[in-house]
Amino acid sequence: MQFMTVSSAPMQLTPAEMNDPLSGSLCHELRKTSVAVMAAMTGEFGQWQLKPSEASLLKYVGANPGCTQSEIARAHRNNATNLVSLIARLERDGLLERTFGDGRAIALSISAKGKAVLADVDAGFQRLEDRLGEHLTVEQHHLIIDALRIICKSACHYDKP
Amino acid sequence: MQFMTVSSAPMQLTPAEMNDPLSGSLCHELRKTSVAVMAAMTGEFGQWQLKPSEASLLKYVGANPGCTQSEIARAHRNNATNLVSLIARLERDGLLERTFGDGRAIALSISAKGKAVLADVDAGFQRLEDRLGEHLTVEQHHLIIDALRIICKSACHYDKP
DNA sequence: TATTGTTATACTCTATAACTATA
DNA sequence: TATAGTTATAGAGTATAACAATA
Repeated sequence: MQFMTVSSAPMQLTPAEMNDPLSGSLCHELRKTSVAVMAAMTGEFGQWQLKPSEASLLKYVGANPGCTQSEIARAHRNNATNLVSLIARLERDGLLERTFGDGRAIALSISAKGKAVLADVDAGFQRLEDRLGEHLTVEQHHLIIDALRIICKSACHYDKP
Repeated sequence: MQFMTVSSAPMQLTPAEMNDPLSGSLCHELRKTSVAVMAAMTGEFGQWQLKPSEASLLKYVGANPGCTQSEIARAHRNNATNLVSLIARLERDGLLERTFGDGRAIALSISAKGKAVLADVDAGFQRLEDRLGEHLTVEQHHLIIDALRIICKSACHYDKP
């Protein structure tokens, strides 16, 4: 399809000359950094065929043997719905075990194979944290964690004071 | 389907007793905060039927009249592919105008209606930033922006030193 | 009735491959 | 050949509604 052209050629801006009106804003810098960090996580845990969410869940269950799906959802402020396929995938690969107990509650725990993978995943998390904080001072590191929690709280209470 | 139950009832953990092994880590706190902030953005701009990405694009074009899609993609480090539907949506709603110039380049600019909406969106961004940084000191605010940029750089160079 | 787990579904953001049109 | 824009498609994360099983 042929577009109609007009006589007045628009001014072309090269990226170097462009204004970034959101540069320096909390929402934009946070988003940009988070996306970059998620990509780094994907690369780091990809060597064990694990997605960021799967590696996180494995670490979480490892630290909380016997926990249930709904407990994770509440503590992690995650949607219980989305844990179903996540847990199923890790169980299918033999990393997680489900023990059926009272009622409908299902206790989650790490299998022997899962323990071995978790050791690698732990090392991966450590490597990731080290690399991400590589050029931060100790003061900056502490400050940003505190600041992130404060911002997160403000964002969660947005329009609900 | 009936699940088989076992005799040994698993230990049940209440959320308060659960360990969060990722608490305090850069990757997890960043992700959590970013998700919360995106939800706040969705709420803020929803009153004008704009998604976060649409509000951002509107602000971006407003600050760079005459820019093209590929320039935005390069400067914003975004995928040019995903700008297509975004731009189309804003054009369909009469907020953005496309001026066809030399070659295939299409200059983007804000329409009169877009200008009016942008004024609201600007106020929304300001409100968002004020609320998010409400409980931060000025020093914390500056420090976190700097730290986020440092972390973003480290994450982008992950495994590519 | 309240809670736990489940299925189906949908939306947002991001990404890759393959294509057309133009210089 | 290189660049601008487009289409189709896919995947990851998040979310709601509706449901069955259990206490």
